[in-house]
Amino acid sequence: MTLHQGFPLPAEPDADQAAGKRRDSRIQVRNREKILEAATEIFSMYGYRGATLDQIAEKAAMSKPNLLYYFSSKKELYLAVLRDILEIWLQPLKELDERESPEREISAYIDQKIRFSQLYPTASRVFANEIVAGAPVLKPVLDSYLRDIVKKKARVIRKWVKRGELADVDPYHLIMMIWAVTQHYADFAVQIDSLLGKSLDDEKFYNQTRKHIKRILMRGILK
Amino acid sequence: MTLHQGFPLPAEPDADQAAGKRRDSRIQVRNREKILEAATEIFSMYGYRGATLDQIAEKAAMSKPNLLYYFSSKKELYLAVLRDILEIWLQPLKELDERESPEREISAYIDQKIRFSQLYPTASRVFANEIVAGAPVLKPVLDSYLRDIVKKKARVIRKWVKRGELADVDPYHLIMMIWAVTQHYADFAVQIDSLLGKSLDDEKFYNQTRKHIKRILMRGILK
DNA sequence: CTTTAATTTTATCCTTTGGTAAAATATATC
DNA sequence: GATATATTTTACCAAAGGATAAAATTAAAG
Repeated sequence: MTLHQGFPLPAEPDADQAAGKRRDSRIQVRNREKILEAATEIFSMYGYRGATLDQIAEKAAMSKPNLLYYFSSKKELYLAVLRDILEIWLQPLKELDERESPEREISAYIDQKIRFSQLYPTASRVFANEIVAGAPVLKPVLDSYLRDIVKKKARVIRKWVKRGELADVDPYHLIMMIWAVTQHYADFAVQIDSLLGKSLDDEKFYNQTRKHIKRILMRGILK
Repeated sequence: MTLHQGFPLPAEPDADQAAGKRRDSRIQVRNREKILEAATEIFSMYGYRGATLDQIAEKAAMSKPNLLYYFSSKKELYLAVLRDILEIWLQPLKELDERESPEREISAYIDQKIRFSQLYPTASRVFANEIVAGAPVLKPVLDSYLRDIVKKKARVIRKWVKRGELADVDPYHLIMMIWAVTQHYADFAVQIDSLLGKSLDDEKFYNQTRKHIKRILMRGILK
């Protein structure tokens, strides 16, 4: 019921293959992918508990038992989905480099985050759902892995501030502000569509959004 | 299953009473309130589909049939919860007044939004859940009511820009930026707690957050 | 071609879940 | 305090949902 549990991250690099198991037939790869995609979509709409295997199976165009042949439980499937998302979600932050100028680095970071919102809006929503729900699964990851990365990057930002290249901003708030704004465009896409009739799929709107976010934020934090 | 449907807003002002129905005994009021509170919490964690009446009933310390005596279906209960939330959610925006300075008005708006995040974090999460899920219930409201208000207020902001009191910002993006940042602190509270060990309940952190958001945003948009 | 292993389908199970019926209890009214 | 009304409890039900077993089918290897 609670779904808590250790969460293996980063994804173990093919422990199976080493153990001599036959793996990754053409059909295996294709179907797992199909399922993950369908699952991402359904989980993004209904969350872990609200999603049903029937829905996911239907979207993946296969029977439920067949789906369970590839992922032996709903929980396992959910974990696989989250694992994929986390990987791409965390990547950009790691790249903040103190040796470069904050202008360039933060600008690039915002670019990457909003690009993620454009490319993987449903993934972003699964993540949002998980966090809004109280991170029943990801809590351990947030408390360890994410915490460490953010702490490290907060130090980088603080260094920029000390060097006088950045206004006196709190690094944590700055990072969260960037997350909030960029993810908003994926997570609240319906709302945006209602108000503007636009989405990040529209390249023009995408660029306008990107520039706007950057203009306000950069103006707000640069000296 | 789909739950779509007309959404009566603003809440009809006691149509029942007019119709001569006995209403609002002491116990009626108390129990409805207890249920709404419990439901808000459960819906905030699991979304509409993931929430169960058993959980809600348990949290409200009553039996499921007893709960159903007050709200005749899960859907009706969910609608009641959303109705309450919408009311407080929409209020602040309506107050933006073009006759005042943008500095004062936007600052006040941010204050109100973050105050809402502090006072009603679970309500904020129910709302977030609904929107992330694609707004199956609120879509009509977004498309009509919210759309109109925002359009009106965008005009106000545009006026400020024309008067030269505000940098050349897109009103819509500005509004969404404010939403994103302020709501983030309620919706992603677990994440923030993981990273900082703090929440808006902590008055000190609350004020620090408030000031920080305002400093960056106001610097970003004022001339 | 066989034979073996991988994949898919069919049938089924048990639990959970939203909801109802009706009896029992409590509350209010006269 | 008796009667009517409101509230709560107990006992259920049908459908949905996660999961398993085993048979049937398809693909791969020799």
